[in-house]
Amino acid sequence: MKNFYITTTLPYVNAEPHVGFAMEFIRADVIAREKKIEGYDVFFNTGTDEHGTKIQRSAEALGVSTKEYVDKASEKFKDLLSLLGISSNTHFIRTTDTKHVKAAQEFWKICDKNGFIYNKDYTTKYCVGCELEKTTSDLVDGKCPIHPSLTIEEIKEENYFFKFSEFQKPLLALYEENPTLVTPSFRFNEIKSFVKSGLEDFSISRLKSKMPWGVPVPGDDAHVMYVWFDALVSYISTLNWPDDKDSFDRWWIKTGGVVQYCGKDNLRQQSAMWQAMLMAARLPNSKQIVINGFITGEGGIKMSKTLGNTINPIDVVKEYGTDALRYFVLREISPFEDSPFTMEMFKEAYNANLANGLGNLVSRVMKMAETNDISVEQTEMVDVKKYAALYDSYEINKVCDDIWARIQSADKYIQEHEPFKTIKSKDKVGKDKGVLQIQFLLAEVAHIGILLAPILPETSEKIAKAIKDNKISEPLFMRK
RNA sequence: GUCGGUGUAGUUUAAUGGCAAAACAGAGCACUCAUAAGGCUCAGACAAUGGUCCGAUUCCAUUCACCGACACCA
Repeated sequence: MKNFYITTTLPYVNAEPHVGFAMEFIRADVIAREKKIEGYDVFFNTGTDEHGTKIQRSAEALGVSTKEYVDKASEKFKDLLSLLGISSNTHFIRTTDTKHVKAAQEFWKICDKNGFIYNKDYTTKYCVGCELEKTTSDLVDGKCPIHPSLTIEEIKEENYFFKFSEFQKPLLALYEENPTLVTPSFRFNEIKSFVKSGLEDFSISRLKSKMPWGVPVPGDDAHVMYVWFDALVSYISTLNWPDDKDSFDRWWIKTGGVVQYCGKDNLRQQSAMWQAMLMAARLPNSKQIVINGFITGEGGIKMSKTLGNTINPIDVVKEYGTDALRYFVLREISPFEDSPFTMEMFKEAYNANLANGLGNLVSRVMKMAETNDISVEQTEMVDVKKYAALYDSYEINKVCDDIWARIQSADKYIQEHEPFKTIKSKDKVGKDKGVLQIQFLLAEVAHIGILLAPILPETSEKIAKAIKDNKISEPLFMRK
């Protein structure tokens, strides 16, 4: 059995589930389903990232315990998954799971043992006005933009550091050896030039006294790990690394590593830091990192609550259905570039391609079949493979383009041959011709249904059922 | 500021050193199996200026506009 391992980024539970995460999840799900159809055994991972300052603060603000807060938040993401039409055997890792905490600690220990972790004084910038630590990029002319009159204080504390600087050459070598590690290529170029420009060691711990909500650093009670050091380890802790050697061997070693879907804000963490961390632990690197663009509001403006241009995936699914949302983020949102998502665009695409296009074609063909009692045998699942190359380059939109071209051809065929007339012929020759025409159309609809299996699973099943029952009880997509 | 990228119809995208393709939206025609759907026809674009070339939307340069990276934001 061939194996395949794909994961989404674990969303940070501090924010509400947004449409960008829904998109990432749906896309990874499509790839997972397609691989399954191709005959692979698939490990599909997602989960929630639950440590760190922001979460602790959010919990405090609500007056609930941190644990209570993350339990609830994690549940919300889980709920979203089922709303998105995700295959049932998804692995869901929480960074607060015991097995993950243990794995993160073990990972730390190995990196430490291999000499890539050290202790040093670290200076943070602190704004008294905000009562927060600031990063260099937060500051404007060395001042806090919110409190420009106050002086930024420098606080010294002891931190653990990861020797990222030692990985410049190994990373560049990795990129050289593996020219498809990061896709699309312009993102790969970005990370290459970042690594080329030189790497600094980075801090991977926080003082527990200031921020207790994290994975304890092994052998040092005073520190917890900085969130993403533990979060990235989730890609292997979900495989039960290090305890279950067989599982790790099966899903990580033999597959050539994981395919990681992520947003462009995660480029560095996933394609440089995590790869360096794996090297530090002497583990094989990831197989591929797929970088999505951002979903924006109208005119490419960033989505924000204050602007009121956010899209809630749950609302969209409630009104239009799971497959409608899947369709839109797969075909109408660019696979790699930033793309706008507005309800106007969504509705237009829905009516044009799902209601008038796919839905209407199925209705008209099924009606002819039912009225004249003409049926076809179910076709095999083989054909999806013809898109393997497009799926392998994550161009799901092009797969859709091809399927929709087929839908249009079928519509044209009906117009040209008018089987609804031919079938009413009085003579046998004409009538037989009509039967053949309708059978052809039925086969075509069945075929389209099969091709849609990874993309619109619910719709694909409905089409299969319609072909089997030789009738359709209700339209696939009502016009809105 | 440095580096990288992008600029094509109202919108979202495609292709190409030799007639710029499609979808949605718009206008019209004929049809009726279908979700007032679908088909056909029409209208509509290469950011600007130079250069190389027989010929440039494509290659080069400049300008303008937009975007991204330039590290501790999951």
